[in-house]
Amino acid sequence: MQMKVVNSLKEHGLKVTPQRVTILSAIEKKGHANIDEIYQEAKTTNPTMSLATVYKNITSLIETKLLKEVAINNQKSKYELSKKPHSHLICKKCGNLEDIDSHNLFTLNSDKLDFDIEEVELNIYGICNQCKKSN
Amino acid sequence: MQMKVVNSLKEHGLKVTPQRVTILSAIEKKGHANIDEIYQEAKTTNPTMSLATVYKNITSLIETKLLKEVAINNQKSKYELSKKPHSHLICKKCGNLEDIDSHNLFTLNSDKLDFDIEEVELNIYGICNQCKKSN
DNA sequence: GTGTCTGCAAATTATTTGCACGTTG
DNA sequence: CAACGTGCAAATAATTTGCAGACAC
Repeated sequence: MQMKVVNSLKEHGLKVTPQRVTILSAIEKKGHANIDEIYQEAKTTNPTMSLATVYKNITSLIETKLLKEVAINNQKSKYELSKKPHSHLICKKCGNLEDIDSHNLFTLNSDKLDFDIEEVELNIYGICNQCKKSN
Repeated sequence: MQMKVVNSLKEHGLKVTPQRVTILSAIEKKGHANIDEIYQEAKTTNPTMSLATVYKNITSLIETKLLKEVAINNQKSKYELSKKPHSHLICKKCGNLEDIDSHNLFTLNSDKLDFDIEEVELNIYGICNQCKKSN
């Protein structure tokens, strides 16, 4: 079994089940995947895996911060293993998503990226001042 | 009728129907809203408005670039009128979304924002090199 | 052994579609 | 009047839930 994935589950206080290991391995293999891609990939390893299990686990893996959701315009959300902060290059034609080191972004010029940038979106998540007060 | 909205529809080559005007006005009023919020708001003006019409129009308004989708982790997508590039402050507690001028972001210090930043996400949409080749 | 997890099936919610009729330009 | 848009109802897709049995620890 994937030792890395097993340890990761333990560290985050989740029971180590074959389904969880399979789901995490599937995401690790694919880099980024939506629910259905995870399900399809996971089934190749564990054919009895149910879609409901994928949904339930994605939820708890996100709650424990083992996974991160990436909501994307015009596509279903993809999921990735939590890793150091980075940005995404998202192809508007094929929908492919690729990680990019945000730091490099400003030292590289955009023409060196081999990607025609159409739109840049910076989303900042946190707690607004209303919510800070009402606690 | 909202002259601004009517002109906007004409400029983008869409027929001006009361439903479209109502939908755009609803979004303008709310700033950002998801499908259901748009539907609810629109019904107050036009009680016979159907949800299917909202869906169909959101699609065509996005295709003609009159609207922009904002996909958000852990929420349904919101929609906003196209305007100059900007970023979003998204509260992880109440889900509220607020525009922020990206340019200001780097001159203001984060403590002046009155928003506790937890996560910053830069998504870059465009055309990847595979798609550029295969055209 | 106990609490958590899984798979299944059913329920719910979200989105899309086909079609008859109405409206826009 | 031709093309397009609308509302309705039905179809499809996406997600959630309840529950009985299985498994992790």
